[in-house]
Amino acid sequence: MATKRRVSRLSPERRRADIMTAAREVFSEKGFNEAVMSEIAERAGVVEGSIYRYFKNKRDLLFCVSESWFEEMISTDEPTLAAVTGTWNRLRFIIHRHLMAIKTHPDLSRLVFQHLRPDPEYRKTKLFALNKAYTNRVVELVREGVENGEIRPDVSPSLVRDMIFGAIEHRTWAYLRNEGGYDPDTLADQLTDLVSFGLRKKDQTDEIARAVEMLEGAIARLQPAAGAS
Amino acid sequence: MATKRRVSRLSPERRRADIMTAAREVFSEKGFNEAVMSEIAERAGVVEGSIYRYFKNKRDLLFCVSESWFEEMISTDEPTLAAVTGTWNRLRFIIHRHLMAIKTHPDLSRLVFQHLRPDPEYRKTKLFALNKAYTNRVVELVREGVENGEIRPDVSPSLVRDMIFGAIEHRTWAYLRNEGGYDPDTLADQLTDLVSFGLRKKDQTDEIARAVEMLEGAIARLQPAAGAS
Amino acid sequence: MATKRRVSRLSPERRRADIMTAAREVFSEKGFNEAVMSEIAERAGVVEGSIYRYFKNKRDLLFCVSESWFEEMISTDEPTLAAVTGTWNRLRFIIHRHLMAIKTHPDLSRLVFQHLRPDPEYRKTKLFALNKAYTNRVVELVREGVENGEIRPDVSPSLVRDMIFGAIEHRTWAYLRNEGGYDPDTLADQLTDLVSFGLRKKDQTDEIARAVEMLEGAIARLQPAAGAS
Amino acid sequence: MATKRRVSRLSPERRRADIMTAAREVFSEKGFNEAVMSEIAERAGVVEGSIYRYFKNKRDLLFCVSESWFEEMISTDEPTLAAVTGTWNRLRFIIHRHLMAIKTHPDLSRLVFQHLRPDPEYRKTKLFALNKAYTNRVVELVREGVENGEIRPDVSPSLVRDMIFGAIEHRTWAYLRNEGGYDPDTLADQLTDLVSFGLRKKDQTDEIARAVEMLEGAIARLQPAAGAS
DNA sequence: AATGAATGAGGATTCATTCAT
DNA sequence: AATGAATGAATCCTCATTCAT
Repeated sequence: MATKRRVSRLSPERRRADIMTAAREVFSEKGFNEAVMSEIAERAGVVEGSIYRYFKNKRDLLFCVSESWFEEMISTDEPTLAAVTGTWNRLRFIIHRHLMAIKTHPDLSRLVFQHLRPDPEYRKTKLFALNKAYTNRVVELVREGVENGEIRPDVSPSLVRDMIFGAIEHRTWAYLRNEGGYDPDTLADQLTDLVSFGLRKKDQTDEIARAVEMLEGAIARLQPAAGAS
Repeated sequence: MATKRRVSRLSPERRRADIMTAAREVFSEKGFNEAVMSEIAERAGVVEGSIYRYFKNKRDLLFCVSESWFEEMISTDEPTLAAVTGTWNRLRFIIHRHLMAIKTHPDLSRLVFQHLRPDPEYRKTKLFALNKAYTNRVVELVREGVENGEIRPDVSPSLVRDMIFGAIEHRTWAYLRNEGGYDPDTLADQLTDLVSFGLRKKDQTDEIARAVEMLEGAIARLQPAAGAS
Repeated sequence: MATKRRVSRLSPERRRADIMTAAREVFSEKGFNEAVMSEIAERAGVVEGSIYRYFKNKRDLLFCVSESWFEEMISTDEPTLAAVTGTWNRLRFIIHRHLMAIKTHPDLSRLVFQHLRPDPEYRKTKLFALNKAYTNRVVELVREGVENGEIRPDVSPSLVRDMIFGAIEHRTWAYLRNEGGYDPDTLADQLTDLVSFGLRKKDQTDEIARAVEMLEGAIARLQPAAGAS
Repeated sequence: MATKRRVSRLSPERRRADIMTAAREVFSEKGFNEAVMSEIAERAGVVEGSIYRYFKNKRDLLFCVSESWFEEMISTDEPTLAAVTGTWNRLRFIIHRHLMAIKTHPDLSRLVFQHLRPDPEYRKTKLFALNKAYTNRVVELVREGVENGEIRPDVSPSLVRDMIFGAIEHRTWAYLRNEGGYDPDTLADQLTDLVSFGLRKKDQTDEIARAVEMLEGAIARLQPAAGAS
């Protein structure tokens, strides 16, 4: 009627990005089931129906949001990881980054663990591929370690991967339920140590090796600061 | 009207058990959200309302079902575990049993992982306590191993626990999504080995020599930066 | 089994009284719909089924509770009212008592107004009879007042009754919704005065003269219309 | 499946009006608790869910229905009331209209008395405001009467209001329970008389005044008919 | 491309009342 | 007389998705 129709026509990319930003917020705040499409639409400044032009459905939207988060993480990590040398340093770095990612985005982490990964179609999704790329850094690390003789050749690289990410996930569940925190630095050290040396008590040589290992870690942590000066 | 009121009066214990059995079936087959109370009631041979005399609500019912499953597992394991001697044997036994439990009851496992553990109230539930008892066997094992000198004293027992159950869980997600199986025997062996020996190659004299060299170089490089501050 | 069944066997009268006391509490606290039989049973120290030995159903229970309240009120008022002399004093007394009753038992009052009086069967209930007796004191008072010449003979006693109790009820709705109080003394005075003297200013000779003039004019204007029909 | 999705898109105003019309019918026929949303939806030619786009919930719907009824009454009365002159005529008019409203819409009246007015939130509702406007006409009338000397200045206008509407309500409860009728004309006369003159027997002047008053009423009732010819 | 009204399936839960024990 | 387990009907509301405009 007399009411003017204010149709803001943004570029599709921008529109899509707005929706994803809004969705990430709402999913993070409310969780998947409690998040409602109309609120996402409202925050994105679009109408409910418009979301369906860009995303197949609510689940698809969640997948896309999570994918973009993974892509962010991977692209952030990549350059830094490239600068870290030494098998054990790199391993600790990956562990530390993952602990940080969960600490910074517990809500998104929980969404992935609870709603995406259990999805029967999960394996066919892009998120699965991204996650694979993300976790495969450990697999490759192990392979390289085997090649250069630092890692014994009879371990399953994928089992190492599952062990590391499984341990982290298990360890952080309390935090994901908002029940207390954890210190990524300490935990990364402990976990790296445990994975690399195992439980068994060993002879002297190993003790020395471990001491060296700790020194290496300390230096690695100092290097960026020193380089920045 | 013409409907006869057939009131069968069973012992409360029996009635409760019937409902739980039916619920376990339906939850396993359908998952939590898709399970409907009326079907559980029907299979249990009761009327919907009767379920609510024994269980507060659907979620409570799921918790109770899961608890009884855990109790079963714990009471089944206990005598056998008591008969297994040797730290590493016992560790392998626990790992193997857990792998078997998931393999035998993937649906219940998924329910716990997906619906119960993420519950904000989880920590206050009996299921949490049971799960703690269940996983604590690893913690105790580590402590004993430390005491008798088989395990090095500087590992965090709870981190070992998280590592083991995390690794198992991560490893079995594909199976939980019905995407292929795994061999509990092999996997238990691999995991026990990995946890106990770690990744490192045993003889590392050369490695150490090289590492020491690197450290010396690194320290030399750091000294100017430290001096500049 | 080994559990001893503690069946306390009280006199039926006592049992009935306990239930009514509990019911009055629960109804008062929760209102009719929100009151649940199991809570009444619990507070009365009986089992749900037992209530139905003494009362036909929930509604019947509410009626009985209300009846006993009315009986209390009537028997409390009676002796005092007998001691009050003079039509206007007695009228004021009745009004004041009713205002006090509502002030003391707003919850019971609301139950009667909201759930009992609108009942299609209300007129057949004992509560109706009691209420009639309760309010009829006004009717009788008016009749007596007419007889002794204090009240003009052309008023409908029942209309006076409805006016008084209606006015009180209307006036107290805010209080019944827990929205503020009222002062029974002042209000009783005002109401008695208003009912007895009405709205009109006393000396109206001039008014009458003016009215008569208007009437003459009106009739003059009407005559043509009447003639036209 | 094979069900065709027939989407009829009406103007929101029309749709809302349809729902309210249907709701008024169903609420009137069944009462609040017995009215079911699905029947309202069906009669309105919409789907249940659609009702919730226009009304927050069942209670809100009832409030809106009642509000529209009040608005109708007020807007119907207004022009006629403006045409009626003289304090006592106007008073009788208001009383008469209210008696007629209840007589015409006993079911809606009962809904208001039983479900809306007792609502703890009632005072915050639009219905309360409307009702206040509706009944305030009496308050204003009294104030005007005091100003022009027809009404004694020491009465509480709001008490007069409560007395009138309370009396009407009390008087009509039997009818609201479907137990017999009443004659609005007679009752309006009686009530006006009682309110204006009170109970007390007075001297001759008042008798004359009353006779004049009755004549005025008779003429007032004749005027519309005469004017319409 | 955008709108946003309409769809419509879907299910947990409550609780007064009964009646076998 | 007392118990209390069993009954089972009954319904409001949500919200992802569609599609006419």
